[in-house]
Amino acid sequence: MKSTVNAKDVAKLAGVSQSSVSRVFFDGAKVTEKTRQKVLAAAKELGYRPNEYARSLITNSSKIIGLVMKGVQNPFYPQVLKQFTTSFKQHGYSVLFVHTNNDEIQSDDIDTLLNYNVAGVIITDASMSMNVAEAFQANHIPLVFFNRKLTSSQFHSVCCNNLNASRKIAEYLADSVAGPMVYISGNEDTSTSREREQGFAEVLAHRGIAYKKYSSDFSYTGGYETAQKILSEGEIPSAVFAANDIMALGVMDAFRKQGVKIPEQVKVIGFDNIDMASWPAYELTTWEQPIEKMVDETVNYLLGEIGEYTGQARVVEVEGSLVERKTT
Amino acid sequence: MKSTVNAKDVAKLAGVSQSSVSRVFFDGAKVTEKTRQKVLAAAKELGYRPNEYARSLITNSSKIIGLVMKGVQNPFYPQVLKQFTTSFKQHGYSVLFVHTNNDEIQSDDIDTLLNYNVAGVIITDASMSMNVAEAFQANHIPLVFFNRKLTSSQFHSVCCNNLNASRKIAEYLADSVAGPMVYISGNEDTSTSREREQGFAEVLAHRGIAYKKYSSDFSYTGGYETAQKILSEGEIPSAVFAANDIMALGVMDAFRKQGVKIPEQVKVIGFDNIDMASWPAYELTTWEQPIEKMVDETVNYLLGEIGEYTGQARVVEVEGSLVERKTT
DNA sequence: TTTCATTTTGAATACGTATGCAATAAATCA
DNA sequence: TGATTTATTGCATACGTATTCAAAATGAAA
Repeated sequence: MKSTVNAKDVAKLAGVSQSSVSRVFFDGAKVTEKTRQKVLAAAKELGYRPNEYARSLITNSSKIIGLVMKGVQNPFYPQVLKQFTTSFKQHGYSVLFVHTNNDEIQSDDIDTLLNYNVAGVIITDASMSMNVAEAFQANHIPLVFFNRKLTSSQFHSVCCNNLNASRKIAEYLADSVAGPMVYISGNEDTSTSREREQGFAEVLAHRGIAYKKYSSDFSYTGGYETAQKILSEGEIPSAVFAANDIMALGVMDAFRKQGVKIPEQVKVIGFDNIDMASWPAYELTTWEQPIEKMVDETVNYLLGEIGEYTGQARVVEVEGSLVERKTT
Repeated sequence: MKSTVNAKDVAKLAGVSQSSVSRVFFDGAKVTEKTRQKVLAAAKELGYRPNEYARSLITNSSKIIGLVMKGVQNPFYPQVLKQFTTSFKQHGYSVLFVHTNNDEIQSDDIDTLLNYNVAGVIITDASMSMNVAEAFQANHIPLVFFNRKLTSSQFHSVCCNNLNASRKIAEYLADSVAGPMVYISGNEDTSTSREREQGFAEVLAHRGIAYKKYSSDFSYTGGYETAQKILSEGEIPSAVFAANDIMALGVMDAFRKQGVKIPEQVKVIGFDNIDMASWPAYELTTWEQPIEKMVDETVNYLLGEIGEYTGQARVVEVEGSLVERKTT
């Protein structure tokens, strides 16, 4: 009936002290090989496993990473989730998943993360008010904004080099097309959307090419409806740059439904390189975000800060690359 | 510097005992309204929050649900993840996300869940050996197989009524088409794939319609390649039933690429009703899995067992419905 | 062997909370 | 008011582990 076997039980069976049992299961403690074997044998016989809560209580630290996510509809993020989970597992950390419905992370979500004294926090997609982020800083909990850059430089963030990417995209399009273009933004309050427009706009201005901007929301439906709106306004642009792939797919479907040929009449380019971009139905030209590199950067930073908290924040920008397919 | 303010600090400031502080923050304990106010005021002033680890240690229970998932590529699952997270949040539980790479959940994943003494476990997609599941039973941790039914009746499972669904699908197809059909299975070791074939086969046999089965793997690429194979074998079936939507989309793309008209030459039907099924590029007829109902059933069962462990397992099957679109 | 330095072990304590039990305060009733 | 019941509070303890410090054991040197 007593299913919880503890270190003392193991110690008794192994004929050692509870301290020794603790040392065997705590990395970095010194134990004789002989006692280690005795303890391991006893532990195996009793089915002992260290209680993570007692551990966290005494060490005042945890092996949990809080991962805050919003847009699970965008296949980019499940991919990110998967990578983070596997990467952290290799380092002995588990992932507490927090889903935010609203644009801003809820304060009770923050409470949850603080209550569990998470070792680190990753915020993807959801924006976050300053004072909330400061709650983590006050508790010396390292925090990374993933794929989001803040205006304030006091927070660490890891993202793709959006400016450079969108410049390259603009050059690429401008090299093969002359007429006016369209940029479809995601949610306007995100750095990704703003930066992708900025680089795009810079190059087009320099080249003397006009572009029109439509506001959307990073969703398929958003892209679809925006494309309908574009068509309803009469002239077909020479190229459309959507701030992410999932919108680009919506754009393509809307264009095709109206008989607009891609890429003959209009070129379409996205951002992310999600799995679907390579599907035969789309063959979307896009910018590949190097998820692995971004995840590695994030994990390394967090592990570093967990080891020794410095609180120093930096904006890490990882380079991606253009993936050319059939829509340009 | 001392960021950890504990119940004793609050007690001192409020002029009460630590016990009273504990009682204020523990649901179901009795405290005078007066002391409650004093404590809450002091707690707010100091920024106190109960330490979840000390709590779990003393109560020998946790507010964490382990969610084991594999196929994040299939958009059905991120949706499920989202629903579970929001639903559990409402009940005060957090979700520990575990991603399995292999078909079978790893033993160190189990260890993780046991170390954290999770209140309950949900297994989606990943299959699981018996002895592993028994580890949870031995610790009186309620377990639900979500969208997977086991041969053994000793485990609780919640899924869509696949048999009934696939029968309806077969009848629906048989009503409008005569020729031989095709069933594309997912991974053969899953109950979902087997049951969906079974119901389909039953009805077709009864109606005297032939069908051929192709083995695939629940992925887009799997569906795509299977369709190519079907075409390479010469005759185009009158209808294709794919065991999930994502495969069906692959099938459609492969057919279209070869100029095969849907639904004129071949009807295609999927299973899940993922977002993409309604995209204009596909307009896929499919069977809707009632995710909300399935999630509710799972959550209710788990909460019940967490409240009072009975260990009784049942197979809960939820009815879905046919969503008719343009591919049939 | 003896001495000393070094490594390993055990005893005791602390982490922050919930809870049984006794004591106290409040409330009810006569 | 005083007696008796009831509700609330405080004290002390326990949960299972990591870790300090002293004691013991081991190893090296003489």
